[in-house]
Amino acid sequence: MPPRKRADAVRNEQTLLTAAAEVFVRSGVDAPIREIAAEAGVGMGTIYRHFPTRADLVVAVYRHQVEACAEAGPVLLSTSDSPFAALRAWIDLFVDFLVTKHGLAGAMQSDSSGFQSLHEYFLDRLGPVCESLLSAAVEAGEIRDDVRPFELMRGIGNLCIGRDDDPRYDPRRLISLLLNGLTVRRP
Amino acid sequence: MPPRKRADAVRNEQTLLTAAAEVFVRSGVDAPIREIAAEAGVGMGTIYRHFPTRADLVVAVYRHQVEACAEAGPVLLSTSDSPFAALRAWIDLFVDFLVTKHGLAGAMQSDSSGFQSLHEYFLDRLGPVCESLLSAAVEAGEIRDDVRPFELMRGIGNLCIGRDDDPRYDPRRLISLLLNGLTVRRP
DNA sequence: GAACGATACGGAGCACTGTTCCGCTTTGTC
DNA sequence: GACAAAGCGGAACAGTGCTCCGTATCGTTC
Repeated sequence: MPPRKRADAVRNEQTLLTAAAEVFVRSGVDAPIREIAAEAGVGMGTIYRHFPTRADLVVAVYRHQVEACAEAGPVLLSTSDSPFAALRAWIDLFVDFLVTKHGLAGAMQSDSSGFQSLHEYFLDRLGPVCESLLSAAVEAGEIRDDVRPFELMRGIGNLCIGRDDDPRYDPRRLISLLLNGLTVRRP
Repeated sequence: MPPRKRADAVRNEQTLLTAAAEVFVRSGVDAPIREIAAEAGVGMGTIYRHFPTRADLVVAVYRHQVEACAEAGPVLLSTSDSPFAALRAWIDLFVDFLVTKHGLAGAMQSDSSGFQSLHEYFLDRLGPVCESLLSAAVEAGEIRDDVRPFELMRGIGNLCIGRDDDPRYDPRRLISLLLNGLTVRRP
């Protein structure tokens, strides 16, 4: 078994998580590593040791909220009027999450900087939840059956990019329209 | 009136346009300025003098194609079966343009780097075209009347971000679904 | 509680990029 | 040919990601 972590290492990891959360709301998830290090009062080496890529740090900071979103899926499915209503509600939660964090949506798509693991984490955790909601809605005859969770989630993520730079752009409206487009005609 | 441009300046501008086009297909619109300067065999100062921001350069390089897209609007409107069909066809052209240029869609949204002017140019040139197509389709009772050209174009731009990094993601499919969502029910 | 190996830390340093600035060169004109 | 204006090149500066290694701290063992 792996050796127990040193006390200062555990302490630092907590400090870093707190500091990163603070900096993320202030400067977005693209904030310079140095800024996070300074906020936490540690060196950059420390950050990189605990979180090899920026995505790892982001994932750690937001893990709780992603978890909550994932767990809301089944609950919504059992409490909503219809599977499609549940899907709508769930996606609303998902969008809430994305737009609250400056630049998170953008970071998720980023092919260049090492955000790969962030992408994978979201997919692994939320993909199956989305899948079950989609299936249920298909089963109920509410939506077409050729939409994959991956493309839907990614599309929604894309639509949420850069929400706060122009008041004329409201991603929720477009997402709502996109969901309309998923429904089958003449019920 | 302003004095005539010097011959070498004109020459350089052409050289730069050619070189930039070359580099953009090779390395995307985010390619380092130095790379473009090297390709053109000029100094970086020269680039910045001719094109103060990267967006200016991108705009200049793609101006013809944007123009073509803009001019296609009215033509499609008069030759298609319906305004909505014209809208679909036009958006297809728009998407063609975006996905052919690596990273262009992403660059257009970028709030951080100075792509503001690119954004504005697109909007100024293509917005009215999109508007006329939308209006015609509304007039014909094909789509709802509460969709603004700006949000639609921007949403489509967003959906096109990062097309080529995952074969499972096909922006055209989602865009098609989004357009479905625009249509009015039970005709 | 002293000594010592393992673990973790800090931040200087390197690589890469955008952007500016200014001495030098080329151009067009008289 | 001379001269001012226009244009050019690239060194230099600033901001960022990421690595590396000498140093400090921790936990354990005696």
